[in-house]
Amino acid sequence: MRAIADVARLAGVAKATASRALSGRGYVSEETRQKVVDAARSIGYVASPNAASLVTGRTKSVGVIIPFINRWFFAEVLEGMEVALLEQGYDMTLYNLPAASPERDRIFEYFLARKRFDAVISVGVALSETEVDQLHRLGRPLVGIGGPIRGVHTIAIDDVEAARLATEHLLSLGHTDIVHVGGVLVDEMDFAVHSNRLRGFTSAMMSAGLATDGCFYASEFTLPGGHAVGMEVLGDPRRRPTGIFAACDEIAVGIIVAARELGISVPADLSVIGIDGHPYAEMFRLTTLEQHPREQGRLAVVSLLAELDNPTEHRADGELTELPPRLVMRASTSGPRPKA
Amino acid sequence: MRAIADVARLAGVAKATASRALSGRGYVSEETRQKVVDAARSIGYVASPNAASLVTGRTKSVGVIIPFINRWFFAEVLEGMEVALLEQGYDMTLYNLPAASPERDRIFEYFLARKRFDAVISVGVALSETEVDQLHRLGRPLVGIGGPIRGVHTIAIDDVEAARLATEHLLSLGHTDIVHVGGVLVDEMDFAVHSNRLRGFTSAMMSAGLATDGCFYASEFTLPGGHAVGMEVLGDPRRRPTGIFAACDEIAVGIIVAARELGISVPADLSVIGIDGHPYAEMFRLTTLEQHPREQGRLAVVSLLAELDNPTEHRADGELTELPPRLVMRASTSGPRPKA
DNA sequence: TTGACATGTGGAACCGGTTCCTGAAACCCG
DNA sequence: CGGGTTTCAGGAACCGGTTCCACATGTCAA
Repeated sequence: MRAIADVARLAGVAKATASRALSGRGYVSEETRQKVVDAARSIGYVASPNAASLVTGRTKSVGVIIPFINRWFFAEVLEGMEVALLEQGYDMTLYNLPAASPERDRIFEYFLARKRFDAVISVGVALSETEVDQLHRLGRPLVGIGGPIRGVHTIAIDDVEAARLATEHLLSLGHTDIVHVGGVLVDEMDFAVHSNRLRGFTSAMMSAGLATDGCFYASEFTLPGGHAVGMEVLGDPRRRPTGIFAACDEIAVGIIVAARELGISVPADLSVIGIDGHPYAEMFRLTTLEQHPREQGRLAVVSLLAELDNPTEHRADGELTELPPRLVMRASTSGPRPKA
Repeated sequence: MRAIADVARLAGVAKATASRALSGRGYVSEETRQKVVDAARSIGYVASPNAASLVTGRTKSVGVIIPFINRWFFAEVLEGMEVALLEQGYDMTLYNLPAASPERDRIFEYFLARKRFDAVISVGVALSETEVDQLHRLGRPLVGIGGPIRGVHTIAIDDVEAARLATEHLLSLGHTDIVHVGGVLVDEMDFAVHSNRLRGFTSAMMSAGLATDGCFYASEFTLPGGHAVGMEVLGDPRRRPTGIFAACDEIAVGIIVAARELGISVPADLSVIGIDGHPYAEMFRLTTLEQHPREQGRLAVVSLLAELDNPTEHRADGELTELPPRLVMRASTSGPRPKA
């Protein structure tokens, strides 16, 4: 009742002509095109994307696999991708990938295999070898965000560098007693992010001639996580560091809250630096390295669509686009209190 | 190369039989079914959802329109819907609806109109009359979360009741000087939520014989928003309330942080209660009314799929399923300090 | 024995577009 | 003016499934 055949009949042309007129492909006289467009509008014709996909093989939609939605970084990335995709007329189909589980397998074997989308973006997922293979077998363009995936063009900040900069910031202020609170090294998002940040920290400490034994604490990337670790690290006054480099702003803020509860003054008694550029950072006057996940999402989409439009020109497999983190100094860091 | 015709040929049966064997509809002998399944597996056959949708009219995917991704309530709802949808073999296509704008119109006119999904869930969106009409015209099942939409079955907590309970909790502790920090009354998510919570507050205050002039402050539903309002409300010691009912936990926590910065003791000098059951609530020992958005998402999906499976049995248009909020008492509320 | 009914299978139409191929008309150039 | 190239339009095949219908068999009750 609203098929292209009806439009064609109403406009007095053949289906083929109507299709060309509406899609803009092939030769159609201006006069005919106008007739078809008018006819389409008059019956409220909307093309069926299914029918079109069936023959063209293009669905105008991309699949996104992501381990969390309710985490600042991931939600920001999603919002960034959404805008960019919509702008180009693409739908976004979301798969909130759980940790290893039958449901996770099902996503790979059933949902992704159906090839409902033209391309896939993988955000911050640690993929098993099998899973990477499964993605490659789809034969669709693939882009990653947040950590290198074998054979996939990935967008991320330079985590090692960011961690090094953060640590060096504390070092340059004169701190020598520094602790790094970072991500658990074996969890869903451990694909370099956590270990890279730890690496940057260690390398900066080494360069400054400082040992790092016992200087690492693991935390969830959440405010309560940072708070709990903060209580633990700051609880014992005898072995309290003067500077803390948190792997993300939420951890950093959690630590600041813990410090306040313990009556420790920031930055007088304790300097804290994070990574992210979270909205909370400003409220807590947190010094941080900004990473703009929204922009990362946008870039991923741009790269993906470029490859879709021009498959030959696709990024070298495994290429890594590293964004420079930017240091934003606020009031959570200063030189350590001179020893009594 | 991987079409059902290939499977049929390999199994030595007709396309029709292969289709029946794989889909489980119609009569197929066990022996034949096994042959077809084996053939399918042997060539790694995956059915094309496009082709199937074309004829069945079902896409096995639902569209979700949502104003924010990066907000606790919304992200939780999304995660809840995701799990429930995946379980039933449905894809989730996400539309992050901006405030009134050409992009927003485009979502309604272009994306939603294409009918790529079997049903639509609208989460916390204030829809214009036109938009509601557009949704209804899709002729697809429709469910809302978070506030009534004309003619649409909606799932939400009873906001008036939740606000009343929160306020009564403060009243019952002996507070008489109470302020409500709620949502801005004209913004993207104002479709009853904000005004209902204000209404519940006012009604409880009235019942207690208390006036509410000047007792309402507006804030964004974020921690920095609550913090800013907290500084304002608590800044002047002469007219400081003893109890604050925040419309959400993030605001409440922001207020607690502000109080701490101002040296105001919670709950000794100030009681704070929120709504949500946010993970931060526990960390800040915040008394709150829990609303479990994840469960709301799940319920929306259940209701939607029930209607899809059995179109006749669909919920009365405009029916409202109201979930009871549950009071969780922690250490942010107590009786007011006796007047000197 | 006959007829009603359940079971099993194949052929062909169909969903709603796109595209290939063919042919006519218009245009261009030498 | 003839032949080659564009421009324009229609017919038909096709994408990859599902489903309707027809037909063959087998079963069971009357």
